[in-house]
Amino acid sequence: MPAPARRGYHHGDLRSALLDRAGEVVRERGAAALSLRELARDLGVSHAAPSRHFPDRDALLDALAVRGFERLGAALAAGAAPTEPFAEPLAASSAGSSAGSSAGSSAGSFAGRLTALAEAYVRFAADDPELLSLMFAAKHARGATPELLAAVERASGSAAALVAEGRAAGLVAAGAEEVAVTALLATVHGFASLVASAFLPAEAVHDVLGDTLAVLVRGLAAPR
Amino acid sequence: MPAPARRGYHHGDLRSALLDRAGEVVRERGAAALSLRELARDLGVSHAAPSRHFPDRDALLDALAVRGFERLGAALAAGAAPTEPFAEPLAASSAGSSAGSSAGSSAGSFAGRLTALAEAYVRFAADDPELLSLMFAAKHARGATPELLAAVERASGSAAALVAEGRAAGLVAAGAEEVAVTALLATVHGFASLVASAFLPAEAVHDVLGDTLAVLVRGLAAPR
DNA sequence: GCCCCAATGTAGGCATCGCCAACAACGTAG
DNA sequence: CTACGTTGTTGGCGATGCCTACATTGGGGC
Repeated sequence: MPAPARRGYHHGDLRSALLDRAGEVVRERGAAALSLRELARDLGVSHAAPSRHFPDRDALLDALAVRGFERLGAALAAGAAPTEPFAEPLAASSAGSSAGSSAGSSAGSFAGRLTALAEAYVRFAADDPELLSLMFAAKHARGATPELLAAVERASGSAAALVAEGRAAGLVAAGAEEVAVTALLATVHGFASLVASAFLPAEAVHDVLGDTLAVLVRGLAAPR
Repeated sequence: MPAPARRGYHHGDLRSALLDRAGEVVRERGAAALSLRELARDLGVSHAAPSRHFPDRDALLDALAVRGFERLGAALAAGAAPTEPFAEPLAASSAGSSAGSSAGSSAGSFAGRLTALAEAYVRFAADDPELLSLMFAAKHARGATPELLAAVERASGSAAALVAEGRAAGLVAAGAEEVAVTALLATVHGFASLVASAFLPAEAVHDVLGDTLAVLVRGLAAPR
């Protein structure tokens, strides 16, 4: 059991401290700017200490991506939750002035919850764009660690569960569940990715995203 | 006018050679693995020669991204082309309405051409995932070069032009053009991005993408 | 209760990298 | 033909990632 305090020789919980600090650096300056030695300096340990917890730089980055998918999964789950809105405890910095969600989709409806999930995704991307880049780095195509895949699976679980509910309520055509999940996830991820790379201004997303999802939801009941 | 051949002291066209070789490296091993010195070695020039053409590593990467958007733009334009694969040599204009070819509704319907454009995008992503990652790196959020922005604008031109045609044909609701372009681009980019990171297998894309676009196209005529 | 050992952190070295400054070859404008 | 801007070369500096040996710690087996 790791003790949080730093005593003498041993750090206490270096692994977590490394991930925490690395997360800050990635968010502020991007994954390319992350240096293990600088990390060690920041934490007051020797330059080789990180290697006791991560075999190499890439392993640390992978662990950071896993953490990212866990946070994203939590954010999506919170967004898709049917219950009443609390002021969200994390990821503040909302752009604010975006007008209230207008037509139709009340917070508890299928479309409403889907929209909330989507907006949580976009907020995540706007809040930590470099992390999203890292999470969806193309290098995963050349071999992703099992933990990563598991985290991705868990993160997409909220969307799958929501669609399953929609299916039960007759809002998603039978047999189209899997297609629906993929279509929705891809679409929402597209908006988030464009926001992260800043080609799509975060303020411009709200309306288009809502309209797009509304159209998709209508189509889910009667594909083809 | 640069001569292609390598003679004695001067290389001939080192800038292009650097970009070409860098493109290969990025495609094979990712942007993170790109080394200026290795590049120079590969091309048989000294390790400082690249600095004569790119002030630093990031500048080379940026130029590579610009090239990527140019290739993507060409691929999208080819995909969205009405019928025959050969329409016009080049000369993509920025704002020009360029009615040009007939208001033809030939073999390619609006939805068909849109789908072809989307599949060209996904093919691009599957063919060079690391390049797509580089093109949409989050670092652009911290400052994108004007050339990059221009290249992005040009690349998205095909989609905008296609939607404009759809508007003229009454398939896109009046006033919804801009929203339609954003929605379509985001959706298609989402699929492409997931394919590039390999979270969505390229073989699985075709059907879902087609269905998704069909639903969206139906919604374009009557949003909300 | 003690000691051994796996876990964790340290110290130093090596090859490589990006960037900089000084110098050299080239070729063209005048 | 010469002066000069462009392009490529050489050498050096500080920093990085990773490797190997060494040091300290604390807990588990006896």
